[in-house]
Amino acid sequence: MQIKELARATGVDVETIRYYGKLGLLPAPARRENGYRDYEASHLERLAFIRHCRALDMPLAAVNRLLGFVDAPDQHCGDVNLLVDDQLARVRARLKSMRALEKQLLQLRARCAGTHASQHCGILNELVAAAHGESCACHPA
Amino acid sequence: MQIKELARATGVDVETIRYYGKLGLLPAPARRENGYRDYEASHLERLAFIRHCRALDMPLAAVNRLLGFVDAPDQHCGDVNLLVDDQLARVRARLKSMRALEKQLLQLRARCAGTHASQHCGILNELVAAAHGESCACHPA
DNA sequence: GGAAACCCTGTAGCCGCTACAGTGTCAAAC
DNA sequence: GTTTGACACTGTAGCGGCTACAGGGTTTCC
Repeated sequence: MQIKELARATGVDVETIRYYGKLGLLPAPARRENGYRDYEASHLERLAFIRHCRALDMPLAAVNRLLGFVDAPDQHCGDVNLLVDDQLARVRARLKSMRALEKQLLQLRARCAGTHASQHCGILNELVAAAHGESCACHPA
Repeated sequence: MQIKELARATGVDVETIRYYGKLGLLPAPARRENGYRDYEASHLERLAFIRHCRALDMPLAAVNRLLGFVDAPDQHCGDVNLLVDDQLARVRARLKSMRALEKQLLQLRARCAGTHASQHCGILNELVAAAHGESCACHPA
């Protein structure tokens, strides 16, 4: 299987596949006479696994460790739970800050409706006031 | 004002201040005889402005354009609204995907409670199954 | 035999910092 | 007067996860 076929089959960019190879996430495939990479079904599976983990936004380092467990089926899986818990914690932390951010931006946005000269723009004035340490719509005291 | 004082006054790292200077977000300060940067109150204000925008997670390029409006108070502020709207859209898009992610991770996490050998770990099996294209707890069909 | 589409390697860029290395300056303590 | 420590400077490299080249070779089709 040429790299492009693997790319099409998985929806992963060719360059990204080579990148995973360079990082060692994807084992080095056989090479044809002309030097072209020749992937097997096992590569397709592994790549799909990687992408599924990435869809869950796991860092590649975590994916790599998960792959270690896939490769060593007799090993204890305790760390697998930890990896997922870590990821969950990261996602929740980001959720929290994103929610706060949305609220702040909404309040800021409400400050300016039409278009005026910048000096009368509620948004800019708000941001400048905030820079002076005053309490602002987006970061109330 | 030496760079460290500015850093303390704003809570911004010294290296970050120099970095903003290099990018042109912060105008080049005067230099003392020994070559040390000598910041003014105006720098402090501007830096606080930048950090407030960054707290709203705006990219530095957007912050730079906002600074342009601050510097040109007679200009129309229509683009200010656009910048804030853009940011809001970005934050909402991320919120959406983070919420989906949290759900997926929770469902995945529920698959494995104790510690077993990896080959019987519900999480790993789920991820592998997903890699085969089967419907999975975290990405139901 | 020439164009298009594929393949290769290697390097640089994106973002917003962060962390050095290597050097210079200054103030206070001994 | 010298030593210590904290500060300053420049410049470069690293993080993550790609993405986008440049500069070359190969294969396929007309």
